[in-house]
Amino acid sequence: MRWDMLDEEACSVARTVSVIGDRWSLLILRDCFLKVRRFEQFQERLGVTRHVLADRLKKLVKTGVLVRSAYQDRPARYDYRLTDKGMALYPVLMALVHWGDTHGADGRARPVHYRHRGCGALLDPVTVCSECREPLDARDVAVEPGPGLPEGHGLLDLVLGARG
Amino acid sequence: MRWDMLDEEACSVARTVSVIGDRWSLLILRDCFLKVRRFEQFQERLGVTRHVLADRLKKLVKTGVLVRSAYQDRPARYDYRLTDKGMALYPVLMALVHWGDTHGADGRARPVHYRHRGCGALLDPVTVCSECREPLDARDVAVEPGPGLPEGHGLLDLVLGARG
DNA sequence: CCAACACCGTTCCAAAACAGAACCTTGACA
DNA sequence: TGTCAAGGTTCTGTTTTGGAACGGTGTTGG
Repeated sequence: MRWDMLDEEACSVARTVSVIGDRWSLLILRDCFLKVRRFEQFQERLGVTRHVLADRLKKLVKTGVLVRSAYQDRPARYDYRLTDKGMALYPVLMALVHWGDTHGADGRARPVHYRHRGCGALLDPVTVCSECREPLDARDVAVEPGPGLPEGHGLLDLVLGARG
Repeated sequence: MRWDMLDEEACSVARTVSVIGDRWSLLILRDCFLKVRRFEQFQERLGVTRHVLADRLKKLVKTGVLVRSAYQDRPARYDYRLTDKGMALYPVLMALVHWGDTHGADGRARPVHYRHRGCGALLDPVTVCSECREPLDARDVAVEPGPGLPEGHGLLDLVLGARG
């Protein structure tokens, strides 16, 4: 399967993955949330080749995750910032960070702490149910076919089979 | 930069990304949470080449996200299941799904609904602060250097610069 | 006995993506 | 005139991938 087919899939993960599902894009986004904005800065921090960086930035702009805007004229210089759509990826990044800290760290201490300005405490991200506010566990969530699931889609069998 | 260097980085995102940060791994994990377990089933559903699928499964087993176990002898047949470490990736997957549903759907209806067994309601995943339980927004979170951040690391400048 | 089948991979080749390095453009500055 | 900085693009050789065929192992059916 080729990647340009993924965004037409009836799967929300596949559509998201077609936008941000390569390694460099995720690392670029991490840096965006740390307020990195310029090509040279991304390049130096990530160690990615300029060719690939240019390609990924172009792709993220095209998909509306970043916006490219001039921060000076003469000579024209551009930077890259998160749009609202890009900002909405914050839970994804925080979930990645948290998993890395708790399951991929091999006992190493956390490189970064996150302080909630609202309550002043150091925080962990917790994913909860929007309705009852209880933390989510895969075993407590049942999948059901939604209105956007095409008839005869292979996913239907899985969804029904996974019931109970 | 090569990918085998990423898991030695002092960045939690980089370490996570070195494990699950390619497109196929994420889609394999999506299917794992839908209770797909067998090689043939992954291959048919994802359309990935068998070569790459074998490679990714091997990698996910090696990193402790999946476990390979025999579900029958004669002939020996193996399946792949999420470990606890793999289950802990649920927030990542739910965040990806939610972003795809709300920002990548182009008005399409959701293919799948998620019902919380605890409260019986259809849910959205919400990422909240572990301390005050308020939903997280990138603008409300300040980054601070943690004990695991090496001295002189480039990230330090960013963390300090991003303060306030 | 032999053929067909199911499952889980491995091997092969051509096409695509990537790393690394050099180069280009615009304009400031000396 | 020369150098520098930012933001890319171009070039070449190596890796990874897609696509398809093949292999191994045991079960089933004739």
